[in-house]
Parts: sequence; structure tokens; C-alpha cells
Amino acid sequence: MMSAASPPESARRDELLERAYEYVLAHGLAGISLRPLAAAVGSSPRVLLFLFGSKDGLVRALLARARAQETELLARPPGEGGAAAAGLRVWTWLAADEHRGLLRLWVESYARSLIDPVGPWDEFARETVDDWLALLAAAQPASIRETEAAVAERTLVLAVLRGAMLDLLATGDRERTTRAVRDCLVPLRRRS
Amino acid sequence: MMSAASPPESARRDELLERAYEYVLAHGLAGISLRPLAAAVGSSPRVLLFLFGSKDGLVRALLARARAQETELLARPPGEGGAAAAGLRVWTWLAADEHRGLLRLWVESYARSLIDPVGPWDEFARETVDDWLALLAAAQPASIRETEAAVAERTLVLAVLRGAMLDLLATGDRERTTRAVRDCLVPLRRRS
DNA sequence: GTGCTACTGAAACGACTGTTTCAGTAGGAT
DNA sequence: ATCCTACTGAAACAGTCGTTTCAGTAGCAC
Repeated sequence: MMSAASPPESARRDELLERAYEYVLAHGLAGISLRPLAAAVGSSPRVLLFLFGSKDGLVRALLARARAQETELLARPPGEGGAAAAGLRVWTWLAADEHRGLLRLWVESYARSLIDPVGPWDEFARETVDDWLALLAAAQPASIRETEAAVAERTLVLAVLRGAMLDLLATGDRERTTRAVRDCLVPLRRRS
Repeated sequence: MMSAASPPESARRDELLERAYEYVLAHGLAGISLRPLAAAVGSSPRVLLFLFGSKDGLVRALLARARAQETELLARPPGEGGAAAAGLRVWTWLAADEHRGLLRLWVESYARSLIDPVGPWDEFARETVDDWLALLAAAQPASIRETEAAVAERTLVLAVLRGAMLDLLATGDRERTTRAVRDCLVPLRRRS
């Protein structure tokens, strides 16, 4: 009944997961398959299945690994100064070159979870919206946090960040997208 | 050398394309395969291959079909009043329930083209950014259209629309997302 | 009738998928 | 030496994939 749960901790598992994660950042998650992946990380399909239980288990572990990197940012003290100020800080993180692969993976998983609501992606899109809205909420003064205006402000800040990120991923134009984000968020910052 | 180009026009082809398009709006483009698709549209893999040349050809035709529906909106007179005003009009189109499937398909294709720069998706992401920026540019007064501020305004409007759309697709919360879009674009409207 | 074009069905091809079966090997504990 | 756990290699399984091969059928032109 336990359906072949994989050993959740193991040095070898961690090592292969890390290498698989790098592979996935470069090649995406959609078209992945065990044999090429195993060859790239210096292992075999047999071992990956042994360590992760199934392909789904591997994908789940990879998504968790990606989320851990995202949480790096989320866990940092969100700071104060309102959602707009927090949004500006988040943007410098999003626009950094070294996060490009992670963000591509993020978009891919988001899209996938919109279409295929079953499988390892599950509620990825909805969860991640909630994660980020919560981060922005934490930056708002507690006294107004539950007002409709505050909710709308968070939603707006998140939308601008996500939309600019999509643009940046497609065009690579950091200057133009950064200017747009600043034009929106800097004036907004005064009010909180 | 002609690599089996498919007959580009044919009544039967149009009919099957239309039905395949409906199937794709419901099931997504990523995990598509000929046999289930053929069964769903009342045909066979053999016929789809005959009419579209290859699976890639079919996908390309489906993307073109989707783009045609999008162009419906793009072709309408963009109107004046600046990019923000145009953005507000576009949002009512984006937020309409009957476009949900198309937008999911859009996100999926966008994500795919970021990762897999070869194949039918090709430059989909970049092209679509340019399409929409051009639409918004057309709504700006010609006199300021080429200024940096105008470029930034277009970029911002597009980012808000895209980001809010992502939120809407994941949460279905039209009220909250619409409020965010309005909060951003209505004040912006005065200035042009 | 013959010929031509458009379309279709059935079956097979080779390549690839996730997964399983069986048979190990290396290392440490007892 | 024995046992146990952790890991691994090779091969096969059943299934799906896009595509091809071969053999048609229906309709219209002449």
C-alpha cells in the first residue's frame, strides 16, 4: 500500500538531485525523460527510479528543489515600507541573470499546472500566487493589511512583477523592463 | 526537397483544424498526440498527417489559428487616449470567460518557446511581445510615441495586463485582478 | 469506360517511454 | 565468514509515439 516510497534522505540522492536540477534548469521540465537525464548526470534510469520511486517522484523532488531556491528570497526579512517598496527589492532579484533559468522553469511549471491539474504540478500556480501575495502582505503596515485597497495594491505589484518578468524572459531587455517596473512602483511607494 | 508540404487549403482541412483547435483549447498543446486527437475529432492519424504534412505542421496550423483569434482583437481600431486607455479596453477582452481557453493556450505556448527555441513555437514569445507593444503604441499620440517615457509606459501597461492575466488564470478571481488593473491604469490615463 | 484528384482505413516500422526483473557489488557491523 | 543495507548494470516488458506503406474508395472530367 505504501506504493514504493523512496528513501527521503540519502547522500547519493541529494547529489543526483542537485545535478538533475542543473540539467532541468537548462533543458526544461516538460520534455524530460529518464534515459537522457540519467546519462547527463552520470547515472542510470534504474538508479533514479530506485532513489526517487518514480518519474513523478523525481519531478516532485525537482519542483521542491526549485521552490527551496525561491524560498531563499521569500525567507529573507521582507522589510517594511509597503508592498511597492518590497516589490522593487524583489525585482532586483528577479532581474538578476543568474536567476533566469529558475524563472523559465517557474513559468513552465505555472503554465503546466494551469492545463494539467493532475500530476506533480498539482496546484503549483495557485500556491505560488498565494506565496508571493503573502510576502507582499508582510511588507504592508499591519493596520491596513486587510483593507480592499491593500489587497488590490498587492495584486497590482505582483502583476507588474510577473508581467515584467515574462517580458524580460522573452526579450532580455533588462533596461526597458526595469524602467517600467520603477515607473509603476516608485510613485506607489510614497503612500504607505 | 519540398519536404511534403501539405495542401494549404482544403475544406476538409479547415473543418478538422477547427475541431482540433477546440480540442487543444481544452487539453493544451504540450501533451498532445495524434491518435487521441484524431479520435476526438472523428478522424485518423493518417488523415491528419496527409492534410497537415506532419505533426509539426499541425501544431503550426493550430498556433496560426489561435493567432487569428488574437488578431481579431488586435485588428480592431485600437482607439486613442493613450496606452493606458487601450490597456483598459484590452483587459475587458482578456477577462472574458470565453477567452480563458485561448489565454491558457497562450501561456503554454509562451513558456514553451522560452525553453525550446526550436520547433513550431519558434519565436512565439518574442513575436507576441512585439505584437502587443505595437498595438499599445498605436494608441499613443504619434508625437510622443518614440520617447523613452512612451516606451516605458507601453511596457508597463503590457506587464500589468500579462501579470493580471496570469493571476486570473490561476485564481479565477476576476474582481480582485480587475481592481488591480484599474488602480494602475486609470490614474495613468489622464496624462496622455 | 479511363484517368485524375481528394481523401481514407489498416497495419506495420523503428524509436522511445516509464517501469520491472534479475542479478549482482561494495562496505560496514557482528 | 555472515548478514544487512545501499546502490548499480543489463536486459527486457508493455505501451505509445510520429511516420510510412500499401491498398483502397468516392466523385468529377472527359
